[in-house]
Amino acid sequence: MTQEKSTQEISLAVIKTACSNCNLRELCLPLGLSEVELDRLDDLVSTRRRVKRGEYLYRAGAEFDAIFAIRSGFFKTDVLLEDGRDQVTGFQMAGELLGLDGISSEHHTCNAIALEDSEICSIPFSQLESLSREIHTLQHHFHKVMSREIVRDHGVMMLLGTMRAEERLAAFLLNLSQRFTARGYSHADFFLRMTREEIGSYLGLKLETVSRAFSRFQEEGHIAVQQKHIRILNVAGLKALMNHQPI
Amino acid sequence: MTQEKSTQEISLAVIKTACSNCNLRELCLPLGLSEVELDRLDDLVSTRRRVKRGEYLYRAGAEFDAIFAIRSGFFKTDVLLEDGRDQVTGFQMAGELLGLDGISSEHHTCNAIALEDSEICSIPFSQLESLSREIHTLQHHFHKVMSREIVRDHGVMMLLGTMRAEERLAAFLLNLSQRFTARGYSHADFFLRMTREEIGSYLGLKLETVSRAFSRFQEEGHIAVQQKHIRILNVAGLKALMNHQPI
DNA sequence: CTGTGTGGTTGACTTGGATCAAGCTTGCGC
DNA sequence: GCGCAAGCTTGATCCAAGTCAACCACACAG
Repeated sequence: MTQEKSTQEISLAVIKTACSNCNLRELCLPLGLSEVELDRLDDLVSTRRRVKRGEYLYRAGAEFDAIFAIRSGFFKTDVLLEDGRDQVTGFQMAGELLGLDGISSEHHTCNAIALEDSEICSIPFSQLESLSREIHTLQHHFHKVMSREIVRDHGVMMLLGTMRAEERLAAFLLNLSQRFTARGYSHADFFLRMTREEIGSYLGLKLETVSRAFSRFQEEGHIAVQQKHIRILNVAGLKALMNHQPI
Repeated sequence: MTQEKSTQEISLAVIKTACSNCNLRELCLPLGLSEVELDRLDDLVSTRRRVKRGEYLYRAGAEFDAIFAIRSGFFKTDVLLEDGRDQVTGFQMAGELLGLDGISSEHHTCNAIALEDSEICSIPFSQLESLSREIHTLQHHFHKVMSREIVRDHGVMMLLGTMRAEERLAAFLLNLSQRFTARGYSHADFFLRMTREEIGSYLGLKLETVSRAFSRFQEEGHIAVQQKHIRILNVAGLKALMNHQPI
């Protein structure tokens, strides 16, 4: 990489990182905004940052002043209990927001860690509130995003409270698949960014159980697994597995 | 009850049900608002409704157009899976909001059922958004409430994913106790509004397991149980139980 | 190309909580 | 006051997932 760039190159770079030119805008905060409104949001989303694999985007306890939109890459969030136990509360991919949990107490309540080299947009929260007082569409969409997070969490509670191991993993794979599809990737062929242990933590299972369930799915022809490479061979089969039998 | 009331009585009743005169205003949506702002919120929160024990406040799938504040009483929310399994996702008491999950899809995603005769305030959502575009404090507080719901859900995920049965129940009792305290009730002597089965559903356990855990807590002198009547004898003991050992 | 470390798989066994079953308590309608 | 239903408790047994342990598959540093 060169240190110097022509003005042309710089302006191109700026354009490329603005919401208005981001190909995730229909998944992310800008959904439904007009040209003019988008420009105003662009002013706000000025800070961008690279987060390398394994680095923290923020830590539990850190002061909250901005939410983050993932431009590219993959994150996990986890909470820590006083006694040392921890749990992954979610995996986030491009176009999704991070940090909503921090609004309530003005401090982050979980850690956000990059699972691959990632790029994020930082959105100062007080400015977002101020802009959403002016732009109804932005306000409403932001409320929808927060509400969607609550609904998602209820889904996870459901999974943890009522599903057995294989059902949990099937639900997890189908969810990932569906989110990859929404981003234009293959629904049936992808690489996991997280370890078996992280999947287990998220699903309330031990890594051995996750591994065994993967093997079982493979034996039964639902998927092909090779380490982190997953191919879904039988979506219907996984769906059937997912709501098979009550606990 | 008489059918007719004097003007005096009616106006008194109206005053009594306004946010400005509600003794829950410091727990509920009006937190931090000025007199003038409170009056504007009062205009909005005009519809009130009684919900008898066992009745639905709303059902999953129903159109969403308002959120609800509990004025008195006790609710549970539950989600239903296609295959018939269901799970209680939360218990709500006076001063807490219901229906936030409905914003995302404009339809409720869970059922809200009264566990005792209750009274709720209905807050038309589009009007709330419109008012919070004018009143910064209201906007910010509403965001905090939504965020708090997300944090709470993460706590439940933690509980379901990493805690064993007795830890879950201890955490549940301490949480109830703390919420009763915030409402001016005894932290150590209260009646459960829900059955063992509902507690179990919420905690991802079977009712027998809940019952056994109660008995064990009693044997060990942490609490005294008599059906739904709970007395906490040893808060520290319960806390110790809560973060005892990893799964 | 070789050693080392991290992550994944598989097997043997153990166990916490589910399941099944019986009996008890409380409250309500008649 | 009696009968019945809903909810709670307790015991015996079972099983899904956890634990412990050995081994395999890469990736990467030297």
